[in-house]
Amino acid sequence: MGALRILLVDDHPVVRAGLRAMLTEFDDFSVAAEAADGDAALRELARLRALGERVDVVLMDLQMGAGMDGVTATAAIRQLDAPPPVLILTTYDTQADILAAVEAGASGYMLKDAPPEQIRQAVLSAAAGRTALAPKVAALLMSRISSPETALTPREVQLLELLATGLTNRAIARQLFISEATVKTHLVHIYGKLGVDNRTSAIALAAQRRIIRTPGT
Amino acid sequence: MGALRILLVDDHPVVRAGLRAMLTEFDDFSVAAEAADGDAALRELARLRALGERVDVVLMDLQMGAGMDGVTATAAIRQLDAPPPVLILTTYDTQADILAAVEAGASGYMLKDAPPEQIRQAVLSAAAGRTALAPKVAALLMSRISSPETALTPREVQLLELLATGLTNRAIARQLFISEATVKTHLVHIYGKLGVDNRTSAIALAAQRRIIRTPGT
DNA sequence: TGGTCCGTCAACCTTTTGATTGATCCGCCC
DNA sequence: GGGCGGATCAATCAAAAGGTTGACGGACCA
Repeated sequence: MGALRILLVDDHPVVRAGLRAMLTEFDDFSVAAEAADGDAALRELARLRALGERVDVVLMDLQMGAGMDGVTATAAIRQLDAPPPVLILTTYDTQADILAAVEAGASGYMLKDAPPEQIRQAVLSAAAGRTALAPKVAALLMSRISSPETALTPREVQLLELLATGLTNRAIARQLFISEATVKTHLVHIYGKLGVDNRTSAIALAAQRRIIRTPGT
Repeated sequence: MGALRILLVDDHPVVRAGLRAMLTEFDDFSVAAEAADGDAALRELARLRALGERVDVVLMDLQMGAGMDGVTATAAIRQLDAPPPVLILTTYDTQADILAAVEAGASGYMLKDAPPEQIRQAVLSAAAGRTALAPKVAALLMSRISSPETALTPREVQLLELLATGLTNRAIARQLFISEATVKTHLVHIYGKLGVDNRTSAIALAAQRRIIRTPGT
């Protein structure tokens, strides 16, 4: 088979250039196209398909300055017919990011501080239909299944994230299209699992344990 | 003069590869060395100098996963004899980051989402002894000096830090040996200065602006 | 098919927080 | 020595958050 065709999605030109250089150093990869955000990625994918060009793997960042974020884009790509595997390549290894990506249908999760060889291997794995997880990420997922009683559910993590942005219960309820009562119920569960009794402590602890990413970091 | 000799400092191999590719695309730059953190940068600089090799500009990231951070490294470099200009190239444009970098002696501050041409120009400016600021950064510095009234007092920052650990007003009062009423008064002032109306938003914003350091990082 | 977990919602009550107003004391600067 | 800003405290009221109990439907699994 020929070189694997990659779609690069990252809002930083520097990072795209780096990935391009890193992947095309050998002959087993070629960059089919680049995109600066999720919308552009979907457009590029449609364009390439219209031209009959193959895309074997999408390399996707999660944080995009503007436009559609990586999780939304990943979910959208997975809705397509015969979708290419999406390999997440991002800076953060928090539960919230990882869970959201996996839930959206990502077939791998790598960190940007990984050595080039590891990234290349991950791309190969993804293209072959296997999953590719950074060691840190794998460890985190393992620890979750081994101690499910203290683990937060995806929904709870999602609430925690909104909590950390400073929203009130009512605002969270509106944002998630649920009632304020439900928000309170979730919070009580979260407090119980984290061993705290108010929202600020919950955020502090969640940031410490890398469950959520605090704004700005 | 020959090609400008650059020292790249960034903890992400991907980003280093990108900068290398982006800068050496034309013949006016060459990469003298790379380093993954501040300590390594200082070592590389010493090594190059011992070899009699020139370094015209240091391209420095601020956030390093491990090792010496960019601000500390910048300050250390500026302590050397005839130090090379240090151009900061980072992801975040928060007040605290920028002020710290400028204070440490950086001669420029660019953002990673800048187009390649802008980054190349900034490196040229830095090498020529001029300062190079991203438009966003320049605007922020201007707004900062024009509105000093929004600055928090040391006492208020102290409260904010306790707030971020999840303490209640009563607990903060006990910790600081003041009454709960006083705590509330301080909080009202803090909310007013930050433009928020509850404690979680205050923490979120303070973390964003790097006024306080969030636990765990 | 029965159990368990998750996510949803409601009612009720207590505690905490936020908003407002007003006050005293102290150090600093012109 | 008068003005100013920072830090302290108080009282009151309204709003938000937290605690408790109970309930229902769906998904998943043994």
